[in-house]
Amino acid sequence: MARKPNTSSITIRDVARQAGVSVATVSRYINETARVSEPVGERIEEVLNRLQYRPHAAARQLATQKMLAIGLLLNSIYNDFFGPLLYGIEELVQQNGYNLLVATSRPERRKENYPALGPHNVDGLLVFADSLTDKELAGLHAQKLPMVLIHRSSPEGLDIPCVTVENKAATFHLIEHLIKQHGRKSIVFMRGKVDQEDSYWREIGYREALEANGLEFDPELMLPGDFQRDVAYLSMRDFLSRPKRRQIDAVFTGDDSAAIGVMEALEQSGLRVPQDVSVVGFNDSRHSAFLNPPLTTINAPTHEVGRIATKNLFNQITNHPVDSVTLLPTEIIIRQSCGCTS
Amino acid sequence: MARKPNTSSITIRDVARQAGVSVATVSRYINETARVSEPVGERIEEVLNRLQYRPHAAARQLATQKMLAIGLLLNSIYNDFFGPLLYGIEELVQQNGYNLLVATSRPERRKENYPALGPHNVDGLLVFADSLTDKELAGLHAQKLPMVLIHRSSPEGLDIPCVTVENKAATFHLIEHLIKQHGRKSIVFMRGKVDQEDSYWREIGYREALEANGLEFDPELMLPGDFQRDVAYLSMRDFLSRPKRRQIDAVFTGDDSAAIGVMEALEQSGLRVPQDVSVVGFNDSRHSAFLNPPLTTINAPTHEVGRIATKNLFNQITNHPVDSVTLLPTEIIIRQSCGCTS
DNA sequence: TGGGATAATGTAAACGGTTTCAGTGTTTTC
DNA sequence: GAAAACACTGAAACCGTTTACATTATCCCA
Repeated sequence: MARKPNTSSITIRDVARQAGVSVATVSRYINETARVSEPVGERIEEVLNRLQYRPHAAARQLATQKMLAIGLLLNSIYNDFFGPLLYGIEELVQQNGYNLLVATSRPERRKENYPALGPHNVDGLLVFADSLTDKELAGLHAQKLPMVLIHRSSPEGLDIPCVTVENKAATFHLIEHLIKQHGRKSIVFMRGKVDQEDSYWREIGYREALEANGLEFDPELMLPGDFQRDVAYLSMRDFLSRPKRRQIDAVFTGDDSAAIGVMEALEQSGLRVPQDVSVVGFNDSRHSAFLNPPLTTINAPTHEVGRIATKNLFNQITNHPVDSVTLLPTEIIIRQSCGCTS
Repeated sequence: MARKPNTSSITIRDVARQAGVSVATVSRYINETARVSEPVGERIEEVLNRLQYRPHAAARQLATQKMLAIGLLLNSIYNDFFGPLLYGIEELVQQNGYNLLVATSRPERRKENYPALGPHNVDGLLVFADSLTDKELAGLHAQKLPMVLIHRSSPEGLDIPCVTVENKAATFHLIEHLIKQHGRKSIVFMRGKVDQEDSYWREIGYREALEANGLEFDPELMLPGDFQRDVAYLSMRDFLSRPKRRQIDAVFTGDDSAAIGVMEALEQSGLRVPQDVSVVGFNDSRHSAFLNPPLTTINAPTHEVGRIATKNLFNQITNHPVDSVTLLPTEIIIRQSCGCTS
C-alpha cells in the first residue's frame, strides 16, 4: 500500500477528472502521441494551466523505460579544462530536451563496487578518461548502454566510440621546437596518471622528439604532474630541491594549470622563465595568453570535444551511425614562455 | 498494456524467483529495512551477485517519492567561476549518496515556461543568481521544494535560505585603494546584468567610495561587463573608441575573466596597465596571480559557497535548521595591476 | 500446555504515468 | 443503404519498486 496519506502533488488523474476525460486522453494530449479533438484539447489545456500540472519524471521513466537523461562521469572536477568541456556537453543535452547527470568517479576509491551512473539512471553515458575501469566499461557495454568515451580509447574488443584530441604529433613538434629553436637539452616531462592516455601519447611524442634529435631519454626527468596545478607545483619544487639533481632547461607540463604551478616553483628557486628554463603547457586555457610570460602551449578544442561526444552519444541512442574514433586536431600556440620573443 | 516484449533487464522479481523468496524479502534485504534470516540473506546475496542486479532508479523513486537527486540551476557555465563552485557542490552531493543534475536556465529565453528542474525531478534545488525569476521561485517554494539560493537573496516574503559573499565593503575598500593609494579619479565600473545582485552591491560600494572621497558619480563610466571576458573586451574596446570619451585611469571589472578582456582591449589601444590605467578584478581565479601584471582582485571563497549551500540544502531536506542568510567574507588581494609594486 | 509476544516472510496495493485494445460515433465508398 | 474506413475516447494492464497488512512458525513463560 501507499505510505504517505498523499503526496499533495497533482497527478494526471486530477487533470483528467477536472477536464472530464480519461487519463489516456490527457496523456495523449500532453505527449502529442495521438490526435485529440479541439474542444477536449482546450479543456485539458485550461486545466493543465490552472493546476500547473507537471508530469512526474520517475513515473514517466518507469512507463517508457526512457530516462531522458544522460550521464557524465568525471574523475575530477577541479581543473579549468572542465569548463569548456561541460559547456559543450550541456549545450547539446539541453537542446535535445535531456537532463544531465554529473558524477565524479574514481575507480580506486569507490564504496559501491559499481559506478553511480548506469542503465537504471541514464540513457547514455559520457565517460571521461579513466573514470571507469575496463571491466566496468565491459559490463555496461554488455548491458547495451550507449556510451561515448572522452579522451580515452575503447578497450580491446568492445568497440565503444571515442573522441579525443591529437596528442603525439603536437607534443613531438613542441618538444622539437624547444630543442631546435631554443637549444634545450634537458627537458622535464610531466606525466599524468599511468592510465591517462593523453599522457601516454604525449610521452611517446616526447620520446620520439628526443630520439629524432639525438637526445637521450632520462627517467630522472619524468615527473608526476597529474595535470593539476598543486601537484605540479609540489612535484617541481621537490625536484628542484634534490641535492644532486640534473640541470634542466625546459619543462613540458602537460597542462596549462600545471604550467602555472611549475612556474611558481621555478620562480621560487630563482629560476627565470624563459631565460633559464622554458615552460610549455597543453590545452590553451582562456587565460594562458595573459600569463607572465605568455604561455606557449597546445590548443585543444575542448569545447568541440564535448559537443561532438554528446552528438555521437545521441546518435547512438537514436540508432544512427557513429564514428568509432574521432580525433580532433590540436595546434601549437607559440607565445613567450618557451623563449620566443614575438 | 506494456510496450516492449521485455526490457531484458533483471528485476527484483527475477532475483526473488531465483532465490526462492518473495520480492518483499529481497527488497527488505537490499534496503536493510527489516531483518532477514541468515540463510535467506545468503541466498539472496548470491543471486544478487550472480545476476548483477541493479535496482531501477525510476521505479524506486516512484515508490518512495524520493528522487535521491539534487539539481543545480546555472545561468551559464562558461566562466572560470563555476569550476570551484561545482567542485564544492559535487563533493557533498556525492557524499550524501545523491545524484547531481545540472541544467542551465535563462528565464528570458526558455521554450517551456517552466524550469527544467523541479519537484518531479529532484529533492532539492540549488539556484544560482538569476537563473530563476522571482515568480518561478515563488512557485517552487509553494510546492515546498527545498531550495538554497546562491549569490542571490530571497524574494520578499518567501524566506529561502541563501549563501553569498560580501560584495559591498570589499568593493568599497578596493575602490578607495585606487583613489587613495594611486590617485585614480576616473574609475570605470563594469556591471553585470541588472538582476545580478553581486553587481548591485558592488555598485553601491563603488558609489559610496566615490562619495566618501569627493568624487562625482559619472554614468558614462558604467560599462556592461557581464562578468565575461568577451563581453568585457568588446565593451571596453567600444568605450575606448568613442570619439569624445572621458579619460580614464582605472577599471573595476567585476570579475577576473572580465579583467583579462579589459586588459586585452586596453593593451590594444596602447594603454599600459597599470601605469596608465589600473585594472582590478573580482573572485581571485586560480591563475590571477600569474597574469601580467598580477591581478589585484578580491578573493571570494567560491568553493566554500558551493559546499555550504549544498550542506544547507541537505539540512533542509532532512528538516534540520538552516541559516537563512549566509554571508561569506571576502578579502582584498593586492597585487600589481592596480599600480602597487610589491 | 496454552496463549501472547516476536520474528520472518508473503500478498497485494499503491506510486504516476503510457499504451494496447476495444468501443463508440461519423464518414466514406460502392 | 450497408459495409468499410476513420476519428476519438476510455478501460485497464503494465513499468519495477516499496510497504501496510496478513500470515505463519517459533519462543517464552506462567
